[in-house]
Amino acid sequence: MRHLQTLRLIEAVARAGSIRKAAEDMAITSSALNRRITGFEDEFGYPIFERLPRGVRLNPAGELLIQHIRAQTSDLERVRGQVADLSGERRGHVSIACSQALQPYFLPEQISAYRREHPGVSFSVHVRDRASAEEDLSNFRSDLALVVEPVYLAEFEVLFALQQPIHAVMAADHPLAAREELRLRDCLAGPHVVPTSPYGVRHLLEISVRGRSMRLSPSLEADSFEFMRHYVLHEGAVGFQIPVGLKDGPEVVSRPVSVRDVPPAHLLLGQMRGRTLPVAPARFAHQLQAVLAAMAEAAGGPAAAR
Amino acid sequence: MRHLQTLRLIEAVARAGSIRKAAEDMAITSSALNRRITGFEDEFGYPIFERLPRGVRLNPAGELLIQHIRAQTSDLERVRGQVADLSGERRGHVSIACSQALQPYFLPEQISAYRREHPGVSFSVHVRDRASAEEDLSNFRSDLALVVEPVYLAEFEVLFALQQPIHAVMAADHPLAAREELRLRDCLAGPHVVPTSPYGVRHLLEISVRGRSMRLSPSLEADSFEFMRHYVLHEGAVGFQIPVGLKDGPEVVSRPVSVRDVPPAHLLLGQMRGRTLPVAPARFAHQLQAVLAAMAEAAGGPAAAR
DNA sequence: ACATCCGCTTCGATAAATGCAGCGGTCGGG
DNA sequence: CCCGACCGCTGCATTTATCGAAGCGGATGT
Repeated sequence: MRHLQTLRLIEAVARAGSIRKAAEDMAITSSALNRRITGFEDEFGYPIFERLPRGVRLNPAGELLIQHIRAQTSDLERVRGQVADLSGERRGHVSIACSQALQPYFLPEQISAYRREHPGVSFSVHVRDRASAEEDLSNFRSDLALVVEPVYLAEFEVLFALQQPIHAVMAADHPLAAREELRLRDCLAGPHVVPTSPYGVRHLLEISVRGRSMRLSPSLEADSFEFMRHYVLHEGAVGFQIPVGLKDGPEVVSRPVSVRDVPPAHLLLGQMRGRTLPVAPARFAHQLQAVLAAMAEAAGGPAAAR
Repeated sequence: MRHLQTLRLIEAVARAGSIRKAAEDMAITSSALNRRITGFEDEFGYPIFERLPRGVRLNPAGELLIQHIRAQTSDLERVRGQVADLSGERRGHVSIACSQALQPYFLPEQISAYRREHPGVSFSVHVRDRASAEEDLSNFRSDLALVVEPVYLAEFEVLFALQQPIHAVMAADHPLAAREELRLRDCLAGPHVVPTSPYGVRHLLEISVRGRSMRLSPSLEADSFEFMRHYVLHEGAVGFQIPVGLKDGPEVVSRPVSVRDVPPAHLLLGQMRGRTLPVAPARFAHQLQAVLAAMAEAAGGPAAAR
């Protein structure tokens, strides 16, 4: 879309922090870019960049504007999607930010299921911690977010919520694997591995030990659940994860930790508040809602729909 | 804003129904306009106009697009308004669609009160019946609508609702003027004047007589409340209006009709659903809400806020 | 059959955006 | 303290995109 080339250039400058760098990125000369910026500011009526000795930065007016630019660009994509849809092409793109737990099993399955029905739809997946997933939404980098224990910014609109009890993960021959349900105290008695702090599971564990006579003394902190899942094989350690990210195998098993000890994790599907999603993301969100609802039903627990 | 000139041209073509007419309106040649249209369709990927023998018409894709264009244009205005606001300029524009009842007293007072505080803000007022007021909202022709008994399309988001009993309007020396409260039967016994059918008050009167042993047999139907208000002086006739549009004078007085006979009218302040209003309209809406709430308080009746 | 109105195309003229080179300024390190 | 690096910005020649005038072919209604 050529008519919003200037807007794209503005965004590039905001990202690069200097007109010359942005010019290089966008493959034009800095003089041309500079004139487009100043020209835009003239007709907009207000400057949108602060001029610093080492470059430029958006001023408050520019911040307002860039938000508009992103919304506008993404909305045009939505319109295109709808048009493509009514042209019977059924193509489109879904960009989704998710927590690590969704990465190994859940999302790949869901995406491939969706693509079986709609082969023209492509996906991009961004693994994010709970804070940056929401940032992705408000920057229009992602259409949807599926996250554990989000921080709940005002801009996060919940489409579906599902509670899942924390599970302990251990080697199949671990003594605790014999029990049906575990107490947190038992898990922490031996060596244990926990996620680093930006993650929801860590957050819940911190809450659970606070004010009680227990302490987290992890032999390993990691920012990768995949890594932790393998590590428990080596030290007889116990890890923690939510069921949606787990699948018992011959070597690694999981057991629920009593909800008396650790509150269940909230798995939330959300979008940016007030945004109208393009066709493909909206349909995919709908599929996820149905599947999550079925999971909630199966677990016997009630889940909050939107 | 030059970068969306093409979008404006598209809108002009959609409005004019032919490229040549639109070209004249926009003061360019039809060839240039034609190329912009076809050029846009090329980069958009789909045609947006149907070519008819006598001109062009938007196809479904074009309908989707024009909606986007309107939203986008109005949102850019909102951003400008916000920027102007943070520059301390306090200017802006409010476009409001209203029912006739608001025209003589209420809105002029409210607008002048607002402009005393914000002299930089200008207004446009569109008097509309209840259906076309909502249409104005969804076409972004109006920011706000203040209407009696709206038809309630899905896109109408209620900001404030106020109930007002129907009043009968008559000459000061009319026999019925002696009573505090009137019954509908008495009003309809003599000559009476009623609004034409697109108006809310007419709608309520129709509802009230339906299935009872009463009939509307108006000696005059009119689409102007102003006209009816004057007419009641001449024939000893009775008219109907809601209090917000009335002010008793030496010649004309109004008396409430019992709510046992006629349900109270709903006066609703609304905007287009999901839209973020520019600064000035949002503030003006806030003022109206406060005033309407005070009126509800004074009338003793409860009013539903949003 | 004819005049009318339409969308669309061609072609030379015109206006706008671009690249190049250079100016003046700030900043950080030898 | 000066020098190089980097910045935003500005004339100037050139390329590129856009426009206006005129005309073509088709559909329509009289």
